Amino acid sequence: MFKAEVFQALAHPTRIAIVEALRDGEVGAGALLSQLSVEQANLSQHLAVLRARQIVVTRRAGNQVYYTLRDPVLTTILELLKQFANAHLQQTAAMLEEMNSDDGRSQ
Amino acid sequence: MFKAEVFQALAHPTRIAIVEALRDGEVGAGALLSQLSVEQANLSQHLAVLRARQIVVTRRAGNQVYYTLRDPVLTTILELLKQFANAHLQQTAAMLEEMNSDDGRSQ
DNA sequence: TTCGTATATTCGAACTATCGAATATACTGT
DNA sequence: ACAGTATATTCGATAGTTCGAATATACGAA
Repeated sequence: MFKAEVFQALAHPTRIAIVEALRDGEVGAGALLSQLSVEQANLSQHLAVLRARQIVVTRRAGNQVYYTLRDPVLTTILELLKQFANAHLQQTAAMLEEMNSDDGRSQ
Repeated sequence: MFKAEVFQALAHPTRIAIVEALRDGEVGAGALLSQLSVEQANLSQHLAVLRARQIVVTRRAGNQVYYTLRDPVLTTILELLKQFANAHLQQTAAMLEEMNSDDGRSQ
């Protein structure tokens, strides 16, 4: 299924970091390499996954390769996910607080 | 990383189908079982993944268990993904057309 | 308590993903 | 053509996912 493949493509911290790095436009592979502490080969493998699923698009300029998000909706999706994450954290925090509070003692 | 875990949780056709089935509210496990052609054990395993990542929440009523999406933002995410999928299909169609057209012949 | 139905868990086999090391390819400058 | 830099691919080991079969647990009714 197509949707599952997109999620699959995004289901790795390094690949999410790549997509987030591309939020404001084109970034070169070298620049990605210096900001994401992973091996060069490994970064290239993750980029290959994103290319295969057509999440990103490349442009070669001489020696270098520049990456761009193919569709800005992906940035929106990550934004929403951030919202979800925040809601999740708040809820977890509330739960912990309840567990420690007096109210939680006899329930 | 948290976001990667959420994507991971959604990175399977059956689990996407589950989330889509929950779009309009609570659905029982049995109802899910009858609309998604998978084995009972397998459905239960996928539900366990969604529970572990807190994508869904359960309510037991007697013999049965009802599932709900924990956050409606997930529905929005799937909507956006549908948009992305459509864009993708259109683009692929356009590409194929170009390949077959006269314009594509000498480039 | 025992039976029946609904759901969850455990097990093991097959498959898929991830990593670093080594190597390959693409391009530029000399 | 050769050397150098940038990026991609291949390989093999390890780890994680997915499935169906079997089994376990939870609950209601008798």
